[in-house]
Amino acid sequence: MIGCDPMNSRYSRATQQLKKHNIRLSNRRLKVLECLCNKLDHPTADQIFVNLHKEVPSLSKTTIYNTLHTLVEIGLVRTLNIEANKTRYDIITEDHGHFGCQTCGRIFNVNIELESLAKGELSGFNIWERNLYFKGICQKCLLNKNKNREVVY
Amino acid sequence: MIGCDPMNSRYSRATQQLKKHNIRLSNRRLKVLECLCNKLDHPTADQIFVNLHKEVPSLSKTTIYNTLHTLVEIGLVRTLNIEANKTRYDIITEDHGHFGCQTCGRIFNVNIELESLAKGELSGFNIWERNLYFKGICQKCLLNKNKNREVVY
DNA sequence: GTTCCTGCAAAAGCTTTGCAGAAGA
DNA sequence: TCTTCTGCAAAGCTTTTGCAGGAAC
Repeated sequence: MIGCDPMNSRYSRATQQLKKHNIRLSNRRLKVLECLCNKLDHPTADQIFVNLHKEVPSLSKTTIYNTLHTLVEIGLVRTLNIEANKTRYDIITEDHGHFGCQTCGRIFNVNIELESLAKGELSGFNIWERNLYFKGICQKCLLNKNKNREVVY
Repeated sequence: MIGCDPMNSRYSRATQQLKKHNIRLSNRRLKVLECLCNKLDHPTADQIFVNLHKEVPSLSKTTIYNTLHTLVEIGLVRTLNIEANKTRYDIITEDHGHFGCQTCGRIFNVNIELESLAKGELSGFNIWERNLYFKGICQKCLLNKNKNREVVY
């Protein structure tokens, strides 16, 4: 299943890729990578900043943006535009979709194969990237809502 | 096929919806609606502004944003987040996907039924919105590129 | 020494907000 | 008259840029 890959495997594969591209494994880059692999799910640049700020107070947003751009450039990370005017970053580059809960804000991975979709209509087109996302309310939030309703009303 | 609906039908249905919601059919609102129905395909707020500026120079971006928000709120228009930090608006609210050409910038409609996707994995979730988009290079741009290559090299 | 990395400050985009005047019912 | 609409100016937020100092090789 998507997302169950242990952090170390993804993390170490990523560092290998960085080396291969002659990109230095600086401490700050590795911290950002760590965030993406382990601590945070589909974080925004700001979430990474907040998350790392306690540990590395001098880490700047510029460096986070620089690192993210580098990672995207070499294909280690992909961007998600589920929300308007806010870019999220996903370390899982394998084909999959997303569900964004409009109540709790969490982004869920959805196991779905996109490569076969719209093959006919887009024949003759060169497709680089496929994105599928859903918006709504996740199961947990729906249950909570119903629970609250029972209590309140 | 999606997108072939004559403007007048979509436009008049939209004005009816506005009336039904007690939203005034002001000249400026109708101009924005006209842009969405007829002149522009998946425009950004700025593209609408530029397009209408010659005709209605005093029309402000605030009003364009206000109108777009109103239209989204009553479900007449949906937002597209294909590009980072730029919202596009789509008058076609029926189930379909998009292809964004990274060369010419055009957004194509893709006839695809999304409602049946990921039903199993998202059972128990309340889904409001489905979005599928592709990025790459469209057929025309690919042909142009090849043509240029033949000429230049 | 040369290249790459990093942070600061400033700027750039896009979008929202508050408010006062204008338009419409 | 009362409500809704509109535009301006200002602010907010995310992201980018220029540059100078620092670190790594």
